[in-house]
Amino acid sequence: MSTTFFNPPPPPTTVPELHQTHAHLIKTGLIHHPFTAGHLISAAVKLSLTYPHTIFTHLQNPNAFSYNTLIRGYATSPSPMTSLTLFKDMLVDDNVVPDNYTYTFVLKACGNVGCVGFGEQVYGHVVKTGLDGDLYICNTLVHFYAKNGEFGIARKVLDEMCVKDVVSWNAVLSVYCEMGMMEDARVFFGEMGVRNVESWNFMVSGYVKGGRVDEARRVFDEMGVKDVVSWNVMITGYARNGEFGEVFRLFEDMRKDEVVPDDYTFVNVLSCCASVSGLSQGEWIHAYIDKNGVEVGGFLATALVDMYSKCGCLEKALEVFRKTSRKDISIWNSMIAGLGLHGYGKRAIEIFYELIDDGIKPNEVTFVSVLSACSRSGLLDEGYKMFELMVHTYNIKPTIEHYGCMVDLLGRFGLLDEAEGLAKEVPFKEAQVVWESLLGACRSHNDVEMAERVTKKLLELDPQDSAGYVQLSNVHASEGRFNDATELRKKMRAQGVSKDPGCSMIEVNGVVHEFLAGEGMVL
DNA sequence: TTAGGGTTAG
Repeated sequence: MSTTFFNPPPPPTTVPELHQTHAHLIKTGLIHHPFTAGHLISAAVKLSLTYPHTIFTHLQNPNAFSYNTLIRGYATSPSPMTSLTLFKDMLVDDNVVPDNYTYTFVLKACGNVGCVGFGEQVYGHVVKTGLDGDLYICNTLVHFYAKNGEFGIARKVLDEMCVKDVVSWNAVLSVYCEMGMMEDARVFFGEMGVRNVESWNFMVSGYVKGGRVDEARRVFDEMGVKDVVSWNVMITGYARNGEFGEVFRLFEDMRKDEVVPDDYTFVNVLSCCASVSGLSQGEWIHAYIDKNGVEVGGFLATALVDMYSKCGCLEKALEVFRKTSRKDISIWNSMIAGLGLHGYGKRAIEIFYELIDDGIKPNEVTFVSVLSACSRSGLLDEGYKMFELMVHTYNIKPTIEHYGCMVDLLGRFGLLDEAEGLAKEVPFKEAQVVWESLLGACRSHNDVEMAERVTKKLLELDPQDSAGYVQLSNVHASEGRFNDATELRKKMRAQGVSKDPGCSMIEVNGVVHEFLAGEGMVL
């Protein structure tokens, strides 16, 4: 005897699939079935919020599940207030009654709205409904108070809970760590009744966020069980700190520990390879990814393109770029930047137009990459055109980086007056880089008068700025005014201004060595 | 269902 089961179709996971399913449900009238509609909304919130909200508003009798799903969706969105509006609608809707799920999601929304009063009102309803003993609701309430800085109340609620689990404790710990309150976190961590790997991860992550890598490492080393996130957090800490050797060592240890690296791990380590020109490490990771059938897309594809570009393998970068089917804006930006970096300005511009043809909207970073490509390749007209396009077609307000590229480009062509005009437009106090770039151009074109003017401007912006002194003394030196140059260097020393040493890195037999100007091998 | 940590492009 055989039994036939009805297998419902898998839920839509892409927008076109969603539209198709929606259309099908309208055609068959199933959309009026609250259960079916609820599941459609549930699938839709994973893709967008406006679309399921529209479906919801057209429902004649939305059930609690549909309300809950939408409330949950908005709770963690940029507009958590909408969750509260939906909750109010739910209260006046005679056909539904808020349940334990509803309160969990609404309280979560309250935590994100940032108004303690709302949460307290909602909790009033919880008490009236008799749901105040629900573990999930209480856990969310604890998190709600902590998130709003009410640690005392959070702790009181926590202590008074008859039944609590590790989530209850983590609800407070996670906030201490997130907010960088590591002393409180440490004390609380010691008092915790139960801990799990996440508790430890919160601690490590809190220290990493505060730049306290050594303390993070101490906690990390004390951990009994480490998961992939533990390793990733620690790796991120070292990467942010520029301790790339430690990143590679940890990556190695992680594999010895038989923890399977994921996309986050690869992206982090690849990004370090890019920083230190560690091509062989990068290639090894790429091979590992291929061998293990890891899907290359999103951040990972971008990281690969970036690594190959920065290690000088443009062909490989292009290969990864071309092979990536769904390209987001980052991978385009990375490719454009890579081509620009190696002086292929024209190719960078071609890729830029390809991006436009693909219907993708360039962003701020795209224009930094493309303008920098123009600047490096000396493409003056194209640079002007791109700047115009950015401001007038794409309505992107130029940032300091965009101005920097333009001033650099104009400076290369000796169009110093135009460059100075643009530098003056820079509305930021951080305009320093732009003036530094202009000063470099003054030096190349031996415009002493402007160099002096620009130096003055630079020193107004930052009296400790070394670039101004160095460049001006170089201008004096190139003009043969060695006495002026020496005087300036003396003045610089007297004021305690130091010049960062030049630095370069090279990979030899898979080991990266770093050199500082005027010194021996460091790493 | 609740806490949920970790990533790219300039």
